[in-house]
Amino acid sequence: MTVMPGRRERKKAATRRKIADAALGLFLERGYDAVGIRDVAAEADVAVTTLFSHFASKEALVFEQDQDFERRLVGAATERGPHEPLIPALRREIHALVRHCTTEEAAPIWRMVDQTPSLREYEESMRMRHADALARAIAADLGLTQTTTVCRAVARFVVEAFSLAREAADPPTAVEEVFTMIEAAWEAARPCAQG
Amino acid sequence: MTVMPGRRERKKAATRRKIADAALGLFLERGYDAVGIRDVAAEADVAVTTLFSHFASKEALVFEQDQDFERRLVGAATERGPHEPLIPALRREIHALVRHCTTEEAAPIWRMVDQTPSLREYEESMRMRHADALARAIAADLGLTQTTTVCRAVARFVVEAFSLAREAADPPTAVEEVFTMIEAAWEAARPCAQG
DNA sequence: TGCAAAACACTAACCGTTAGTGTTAGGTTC
DNA sequence: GAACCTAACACTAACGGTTAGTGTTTTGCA
Repeated sequence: MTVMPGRRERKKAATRRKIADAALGLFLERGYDAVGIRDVAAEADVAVTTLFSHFASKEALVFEQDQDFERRLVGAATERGPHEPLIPALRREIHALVRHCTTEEAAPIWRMVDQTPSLREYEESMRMRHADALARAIAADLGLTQTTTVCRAVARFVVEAFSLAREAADPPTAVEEVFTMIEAAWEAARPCAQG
Repeated sequence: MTVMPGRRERKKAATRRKIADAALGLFLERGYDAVGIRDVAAEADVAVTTLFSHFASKEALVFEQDQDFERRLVGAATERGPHEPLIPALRREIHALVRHCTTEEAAPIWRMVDQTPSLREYEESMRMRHADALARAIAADLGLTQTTTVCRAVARFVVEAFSLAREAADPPTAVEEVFTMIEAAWEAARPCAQG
């Protein structure tokens, strides 16, 4: 069974992007709450059920581009240089991620997220999922087969660093401040990190 | 304008409790997702609109008893002994809160929360609100008029401690582990906590 | 007793989401 | 190329949480 790199996959991806683009356009133009799922489907010239076969929820339409957040975070932990310590590697990645979402093009989206309770909730939930994945990566990095409380805690602190920095007046400085705390927390906990 | 301690307030509180009790009973009996709002309203012998005038959402029905979480957390920070440091006071309160929700009577509710995505999301959102309130309390304790990144960070770490401990196999030990980290983080950040 | 406000009830709907049921198009096999 | 299978898509109808609109009762107070 090969990977089917054919026209079908391209068409599917095109439909998905068409929906996401239509959604983002309408959301930014009229506001998230003022746009209904049926509006988005109509704008993308697609049935409502088709929309929901590509996106699990209305909120997911907004975070379509941020699917790689978790991948990048986990990658920063697992694929770092052989002698680079964990926390600085994560700090570097968080810096990059925060920079990325304060870009000219991404900023309006995040402004919308911050103003929409339902989107905030969704993003908080995503962060917890990302933290879980990061915790597993950190545990594996320590040679553990399961996560410990310390792994889970440091992972959560790291994703909170992203969240706090994103909302701060001076994001890079905020990343530095929070990572100073995380570094200290990690050093204090390393003795019992192994379980 | 006095505080209207009359019959009206008592009746309102009684209706509220009647609804919450009916909801909790049905949720624990049949499962959260298997019970509809209309079922709850019927069981409480109340109109659906009345239910929603007492509770903002279906999820809020479950967390009715935990309205004092934030109050207790903020209280631990603001009303502690004159010479007791901040972090130990918070640690003591988190211990108490975790103990409280692992009680025989509260445990089934939290089991239901953990198994229901919509309730998990709601609780995460509550935690963020509680963290904001705690951050303001901590800032005020430091003589600041606004919260800083460090205040917000330590507040989030504290509410995460609750969350992590609640899910841990050995909650009290988990509280200790996470607070060891928080203590170190706080010490490292104290120099720049003032802004 | 009369009045204003609050609590409550009822209907009907809105909106996100899903089930059920086809229909079409793409890829696979012979 | 014909037969066939699957995935993508469309359509209708509904479910369940939530709210608007409207009216009725209850309560506190003058």
